Amino acid sequence: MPAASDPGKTTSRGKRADAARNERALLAAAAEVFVSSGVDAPIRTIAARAGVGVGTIYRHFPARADLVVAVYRHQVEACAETGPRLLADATTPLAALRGWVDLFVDFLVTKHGLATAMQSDSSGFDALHAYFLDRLVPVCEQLLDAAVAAEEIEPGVQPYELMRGIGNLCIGRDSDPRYDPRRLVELLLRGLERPQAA
Amino acid sequence: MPAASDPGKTTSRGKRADAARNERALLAAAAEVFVSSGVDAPIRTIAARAGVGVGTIYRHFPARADLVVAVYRHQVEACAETGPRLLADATTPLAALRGWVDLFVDFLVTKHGLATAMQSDSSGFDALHAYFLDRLVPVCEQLLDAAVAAEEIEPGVQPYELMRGIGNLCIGRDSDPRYDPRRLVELLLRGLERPQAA
DNA sequence: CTGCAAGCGGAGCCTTGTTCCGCTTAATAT
DNA sequence: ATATTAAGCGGAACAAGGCTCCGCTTGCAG
Repeated sequence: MPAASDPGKTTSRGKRADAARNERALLAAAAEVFVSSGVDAPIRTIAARAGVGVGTIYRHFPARADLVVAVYRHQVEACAETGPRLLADATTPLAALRGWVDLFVDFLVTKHGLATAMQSDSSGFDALHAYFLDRLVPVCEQLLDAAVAAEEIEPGVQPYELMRGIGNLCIGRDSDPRYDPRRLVELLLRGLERPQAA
Repeated sequence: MPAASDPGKTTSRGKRADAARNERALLAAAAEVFVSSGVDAPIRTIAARAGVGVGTIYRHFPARADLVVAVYRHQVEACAETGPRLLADATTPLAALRGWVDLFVDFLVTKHGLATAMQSDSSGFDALHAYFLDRLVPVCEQLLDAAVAAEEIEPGVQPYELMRGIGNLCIGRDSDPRYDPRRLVELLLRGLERPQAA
């Protein structure tokens, strides 16, 4: 009987060796496929790339979102952790907020289809929405509160709403030169600013 | 041989009587189904509701977008025509722009899945994107230009980009109380405003 | 009334998601 | 080393939806 120690860590703890190997192969395959075909690539494609059957993919990652989250967890974590650091380092809370939002937007626009998937209410992807927002909304809130306290922006904007708005602005056909999410996010942030009494 | 007069008007000109009847039935059925199941409802559902075969639907509306456009054409037209009228009636160009954007947002949020479909790069819907934008971007441009001329907003914002941004903000799971597209669009518009030298 | 092209329907093929179950094999006990 | 066994595996199979194709039906002109 397997040892079954340390239950439920991030990944393959207490799994059989072959299971752990497959999980790693799947993660690697998914990362590659996501880059080339977007996060909504067919499951079979990922399974084939990893050299496993589709059953295996569903056993390790029951919902699509589980796989996506597993692939991007590190980056989301990094983004979340950078929030407070920016707040400490930047000259003003608003500058920190801007910097952090830039980070988030960069992350989204470089992940083909991620922003779309995050809003998709189709089965499988809803957990994605939940994960991203659970992890990032508190960080956003902290930055927002600080900027409000510094009287740089108007109070009343909800972090959840802002995050979703930014995410939505990042949805789009790939690299249409006429549409740059960054410019619109910048506009949105400017709308947040308090008409300063300079 | 049929008369073949008046080629290619909006709808069933010069068609056989049964063909015209089917086209009308399809339009009506689609309108109903779009309301209850969204614009991405299965084709078969619409065909069934109209009492025709799927072949018939594809003959009349080769791409999904053709059907959607046909259903909403009147409303889009109305929205487009209201732009100049608002500009003439409103107290300021910016007020007109706001009013018009409100109209557009109302239109989008009440059409389950339309905003999403408009950005979808999946086959079938791309013509939707094209139609909406072709029709509405010039109107938006007119309003934008007027507001710039009145020095109410900063120059440099592209109408295409603005329209897409607004459309994107309207994407969302249905009626999440935590997310109101209107508030974010308002924020975006505020970001457009020139820091007035009041 | 007749001929025929316009129009029709839906069977059928393809892609993709998801489940299910008999077989394989890693890990342990002896 | 061998036996035991449950964890894990693969992929056949089913469901749903998009789209096409072709033999049949029918409105309409002559």
